[in-house]
Amino acid sequence: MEDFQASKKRKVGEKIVVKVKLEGKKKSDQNPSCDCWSWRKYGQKPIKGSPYPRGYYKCSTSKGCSAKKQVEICRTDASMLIVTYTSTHNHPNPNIPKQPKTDSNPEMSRTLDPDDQENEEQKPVVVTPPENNDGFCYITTLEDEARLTVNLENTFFDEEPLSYPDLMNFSASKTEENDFYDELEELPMSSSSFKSFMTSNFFEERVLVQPS
DNA sequence: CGACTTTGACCTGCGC
DNA sequence: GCGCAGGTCAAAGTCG
Repeated sequence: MEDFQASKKRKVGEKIVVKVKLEGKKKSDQNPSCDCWSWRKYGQKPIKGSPYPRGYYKCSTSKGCSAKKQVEICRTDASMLIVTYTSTHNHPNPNIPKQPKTDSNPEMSRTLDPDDQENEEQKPVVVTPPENNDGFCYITTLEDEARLTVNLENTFFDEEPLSYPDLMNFSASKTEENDFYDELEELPMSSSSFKSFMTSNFFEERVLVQPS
């Protein structure tokens, strides 16, 4: 298969793989940067075995933030984006506090500053059970997505990575055996489509990939 | 004018 | 050591 452990790929630290389902959007409207962080594209490369390129993004929310992500499209399902997060954010997520929640999810509306992260107990992630025919778990609301983003930031992007058993226990999805990297597709994106996509409905899931 | 995207060149890791 | 392929840099162009 072609995945992160594949031969010529550089070894990196912790990676979080996210599958984003795009609903009712044309491919030209797809945008990978729908995860509450602000990202700036710094490169794009064609990938061996895939007719389509992979985009490389850095976090532009805060200067000095080393968080990065790679974005590509699942070839088996053109409506699925595959987003791979690497490195860590060194600042709070600026968009989480903006979530217009009224109750029941206080952790969603809190400000996620580093001090809070240190004291914050890990919250369980609530996602839809794998009732889809592809066996993946899906997040069905932007609130869930944002919330899971916070949890992921707290959990995976901290200084000390969790052990893999811990990650498996925490993860919303335990279906990483589904090799979604065997089929990849093109990566259409634009700043204009980004804004429209930010307001659109989408499904998302996180799948952990074992660090190299 | 600042932020962002595009894109070719360059760098680096890994397998042979 | 060499070559391939992924990853990053940086200049130029675009957009709001």
